[in-house]
Amino acid sequence: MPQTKASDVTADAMACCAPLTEAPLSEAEAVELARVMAALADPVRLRLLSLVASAPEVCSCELEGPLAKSQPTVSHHTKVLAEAGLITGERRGRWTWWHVNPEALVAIARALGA
Amino acid sequence: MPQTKASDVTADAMACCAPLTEAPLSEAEAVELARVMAALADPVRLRLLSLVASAPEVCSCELEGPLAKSQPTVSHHTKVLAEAGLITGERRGRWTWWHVNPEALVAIARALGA
DNA sequence: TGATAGCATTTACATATATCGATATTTCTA
DNA sequence: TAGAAATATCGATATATGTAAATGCTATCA
Repeated sequence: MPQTKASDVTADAMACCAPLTEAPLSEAEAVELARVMAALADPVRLRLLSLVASAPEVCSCELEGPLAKSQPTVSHHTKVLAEAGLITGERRGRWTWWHVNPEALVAIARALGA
Repeated sequence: MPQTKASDVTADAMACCAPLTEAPLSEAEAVELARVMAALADPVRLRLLSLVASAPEVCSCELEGPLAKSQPTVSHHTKVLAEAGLITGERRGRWTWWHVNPEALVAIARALGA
């Protein structure tokens, strides 16, 4: 399960780094931010994120169609986004419902100094 | 030379896409945004960008030291960032001076809906 | 309890990329 | 024009990653 706990969310660690435009990033800050950016550096994941973010919650089974990807591939991408702290999965019965994590998006924008 | 003209800057094409959180991204929008994100998905490039963004302008020769990378590697990364529209290179004499492109950072933040 | 549905994991493979040595190109200077 | 300096490009290699088939796991239902 990609049921990432809040303590695992890398976006939290990233939220503390100062904006890019104010001071050079440390090695550790850069590695952490790069990990989150890498989660966003794939067209399928961006579309997946936008599908989740545009609705209150989305089931995994509602993603395979629009994304035109296999079930294992969709599962892989949701896991990557969840580990980056961008979405959160909640299992209810046989379905996993996904929610966007708005704070993570704000943290990225802040890290970019924009 | 990575002297990218304004017409080549992918951030321009990206600036027109609606925020992630409002509507699902189209395939083309996702590909374009992913290309810019990929440029930010590397620790060395993030530190390079922060070095450039934290100063009015930075010479390539001032990057090898802080980044602890070889000259070809630094040249490669500046090219990637320039092609993504995040920085602009201006050649004056034997030196290339790099500037951040603030509009590109704002466009990313807007695309993320944050 | 057996069968089915939804999702996660493993495994394998093709592609992409970060890195650097060697070399080419451009520009300044003597 | 020759030589040096700064940067860009090429070639090679190791690593990372997107993708899906095969398989495992858990919850629901007859």
